[in-house]
Amino acid sequence: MQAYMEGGQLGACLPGFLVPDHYVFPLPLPLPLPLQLPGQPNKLFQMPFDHEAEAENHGGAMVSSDHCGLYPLPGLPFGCSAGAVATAACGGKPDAGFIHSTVGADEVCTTVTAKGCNEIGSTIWWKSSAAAMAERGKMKVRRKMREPRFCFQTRSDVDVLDDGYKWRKYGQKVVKNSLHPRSYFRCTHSNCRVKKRVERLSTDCRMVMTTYEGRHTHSPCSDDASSGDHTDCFSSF
DNA sequence: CGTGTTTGACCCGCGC
DNA sequence: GCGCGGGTCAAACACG
Repeated sequence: MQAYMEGGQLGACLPGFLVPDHYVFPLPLPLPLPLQLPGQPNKLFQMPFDHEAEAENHGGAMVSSDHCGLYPLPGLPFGCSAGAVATAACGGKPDAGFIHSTVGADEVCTTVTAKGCNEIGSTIWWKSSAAAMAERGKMKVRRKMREPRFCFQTRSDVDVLDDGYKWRKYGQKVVKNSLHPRSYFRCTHSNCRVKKRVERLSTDCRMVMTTYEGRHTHSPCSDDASSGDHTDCFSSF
């Protein structure tokens, strides 16, 4: 069974978020399956988890029917939203199969597909998101702060996929019940606290799960802080 | 020499 | 209170 198929140019459709062509976006539930990108029938899309209030209102889970919130992708600089991305990816038709819903915040879990468009797969568990610590003394507030998160799975031979940003690895940890270590990265841009975690699924070593936390304060096409013009990359928004 | 990676130690939250 | 596990730090090391 071909669970994941490559194809399409989603990355090219997401200015500011350079998604490789083979990226696969998991899907939050409960939502009608399959969720597909127009012209890219094998890519699934997952919204980031952001709203605490939403999680509280819905018992920490999933989708709000009365919110059509479009979440800003943490992997994107300020001002860029998933809706905008969806719109861009859909060629200006944001309703064409995209999720326009609110997903529960962290402290909860979300279920994503891991085995194909019509099959519900693994569950990703979320703990409180951690604020970046400027100094060790701020450990106590580590789990107080919340950052938007966004994750997806992709089938890749390499662990670290080029998303247009520059990352510095600051840790690696062997996690329980996982055959593969988890790597921790931090955006090297000054004053940018975005982090990402990368780990391979124990159930399928070909699959790489990447989790972004936080929002970039800069554009992916200008790693140096001296370049303050963000409009070049996002003029389409 | 500057930058990035590795890796053991440490800290904290959480479950029991 | 204690132990476990995840997340982070920071010194040592590698590399261009």
